[in-house]
Amino acid sequence: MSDPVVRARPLQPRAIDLAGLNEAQRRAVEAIDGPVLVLAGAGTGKTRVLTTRLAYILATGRAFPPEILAVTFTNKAAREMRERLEAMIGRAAEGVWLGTFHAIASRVLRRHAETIGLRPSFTILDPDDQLRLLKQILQAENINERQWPARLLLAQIQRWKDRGLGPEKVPAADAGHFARGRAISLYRQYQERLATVNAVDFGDLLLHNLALFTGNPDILAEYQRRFRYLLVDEYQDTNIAQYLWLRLLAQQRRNLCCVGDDDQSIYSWRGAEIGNILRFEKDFPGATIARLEQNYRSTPHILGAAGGMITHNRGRLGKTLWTRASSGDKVVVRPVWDAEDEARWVGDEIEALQRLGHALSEVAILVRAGSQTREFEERFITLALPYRVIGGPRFYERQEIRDALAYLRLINLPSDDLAFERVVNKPRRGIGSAAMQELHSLARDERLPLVEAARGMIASDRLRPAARNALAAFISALDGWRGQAERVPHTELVQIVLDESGYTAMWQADRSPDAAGRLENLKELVVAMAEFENLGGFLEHVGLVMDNAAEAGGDMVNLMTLHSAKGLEFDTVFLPGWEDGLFPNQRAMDDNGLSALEEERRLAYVGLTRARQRAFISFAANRRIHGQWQNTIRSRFVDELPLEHIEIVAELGLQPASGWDAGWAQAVEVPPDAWQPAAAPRRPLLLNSGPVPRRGEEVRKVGGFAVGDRVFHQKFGYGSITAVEDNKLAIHFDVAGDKKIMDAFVEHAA
DNA sequence: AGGACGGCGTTTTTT
DNA sequence: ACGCCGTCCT
Repeated sequence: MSDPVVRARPLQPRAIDLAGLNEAQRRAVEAIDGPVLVLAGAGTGKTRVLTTRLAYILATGRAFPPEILAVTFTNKAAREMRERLEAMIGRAAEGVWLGTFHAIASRVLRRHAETIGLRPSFTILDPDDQLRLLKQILQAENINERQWPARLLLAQIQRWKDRGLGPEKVPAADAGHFARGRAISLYRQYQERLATVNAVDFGDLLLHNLALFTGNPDILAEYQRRFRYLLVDEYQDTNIAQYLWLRLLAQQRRNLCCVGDDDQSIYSWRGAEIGNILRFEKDFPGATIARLEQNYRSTPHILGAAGGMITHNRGRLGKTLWTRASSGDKVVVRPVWDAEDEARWVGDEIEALQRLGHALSEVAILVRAGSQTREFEERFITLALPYRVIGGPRFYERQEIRDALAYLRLINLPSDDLAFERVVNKPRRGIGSAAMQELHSLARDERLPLVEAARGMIASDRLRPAARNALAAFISALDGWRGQAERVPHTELVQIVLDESGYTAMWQADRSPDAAGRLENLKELVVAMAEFENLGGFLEHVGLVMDNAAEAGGDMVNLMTLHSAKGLEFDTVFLPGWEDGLFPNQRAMDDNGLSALEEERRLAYVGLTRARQRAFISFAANRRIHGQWQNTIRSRFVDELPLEHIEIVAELGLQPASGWDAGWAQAVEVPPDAWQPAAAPRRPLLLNSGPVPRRGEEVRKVGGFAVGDRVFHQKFGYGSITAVEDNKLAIHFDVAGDKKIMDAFVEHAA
């Protein structure tokens, strides 16, 4: 990978205007040299500071673009930063090393792959491949996968990698219980297997970087010299490996600027070390600390509620957010009977907002656990309220996409054994486990990639004729595609491959309801590929970018977990399920005690601070957990909300008899029949706007439904009407098959 | 080679 | 209660 040549006359960015920044922001931008920690509270203009700072460094001529390293966690964050940077200084930003930890680490690794025993063409494994590899190792070691599941071992290995520990560095005392202490040796074998197939997993990208730098001082020195300035986003999310990596790179020049918020550290369970940010001043003595506390997002009540709650955490660096915004509504706290009741209430509130002209896309429901979304989905379907669930399986994680990618990988790089294994019998070609075992043993004996071993196998008579012929056909098809890869554009190649391999036909023949969706996704893949020049470029991209395909678009209510809401903001936020056990989550606390409780509290803080105008918190008296009904008590977080910032809107009879302290006794009690959605009565606007029909009525008004009409349903998608009986429709959905649906729940397809 | 059955796990997720 | 995965049986 070549760097952009440093031009003799670099594009000069125009002067950067710092006048629009507040005092603290400006300090964060102007403190260029030496270590800097920017403590950026929620909604305090963090991204703005980051990008302005970067532009400022360039504009003041302190460094050329290729001398700046800016790292983020997600591709989305990197993309946003690049966009804002370009908006600010245009092409003058070209050549900055801006990307995710993993993308940057991968770039470094490809340059020096040989130094640590890899070829530059190494593949990056997806979690599926990792698991498959581990299963093979467990099998070979005669370890019962029932007793010792591979995914447990994988989790353990990942935790070691998060801490920067290769198999040789894991202390024997850390071996744990897995397979009676054999985990370290299994880890070693896993790394060996990866090396032989020239592959790395995500954790390795960082781990190999560390090995590269510590084992080759000259290479480390090159990067230390190159990167004059380092910027890190979301520093509270870094794990130990990332911390060590940054420390190595920054050691020489010490121009490391980390931006983060200890109050928003919610990823300890995947290796993030809140200690990294808490320790910053110790790690980098003499550091400048800039606290961004002026909030530009939320109302004082929302900030007051969130701020009051988070003070219950110990070991914070301590920030108090404030705003110039005027008061707004208090945070609504709502006891409900059960999840169904909760969903009904949320739905009513949203409809009230909708009638007042609020956009649905500005409403979010943030849940602790994915399973909570179901009640809301069901309610919204009944109300015909459009919604989207964010954070489902990502595009490149879908089975059919990974299968297609495996075909492409195999064409691109015949020695990609993992890809070979994935598709050799998909669709079924009669190459079963017996044949594969033979193939594996030949490959191992002869130290050949599976494709080559297969050629030998075809020439021999080690296989049954049927299997041998099937294998021969597969190999010759592969050869054919590889030949075509050089002649036809890659977008065309996929289609040929999917067609000729029988892969498309496999899904076409599939009767299950999601088969049509999978075929759609495959078409989507072709579109995605068109954005790249060639197959190699595309595969490099998907190795690292497991992005969700367009999640935006359409005026819909957003439904997601608190974790995936981090970094987002909405006018209106609903926070359901604030019950002890669910939130704070009992499992988390079982695993991690007090520190888990604090992390749960930070999660609550993240949730509240997503709201610009309105926040609604609810908790149910009863909830079904794993099919069992449980009586629940409200979350302690509810009681930590300062009373002056909340308004309790309870139906009579929903207050638990005990535990209702003095503050709660003041709860506004509204008799059930006088009960109204809280948002509605406060808005006189509604009186002038006249009656607004409900969605169902609108639809009905448009005209009745007739057999043959094309319709759309919120959950089942598009379909055609096969029968009409009063207001009941029989519909054959393209994807979901035949259903009987009330006409109010579908609309005519556009 | 494909379907039926039983057992297990069931917080959060990016790269 | 439910869905997914692996195994076993046909």
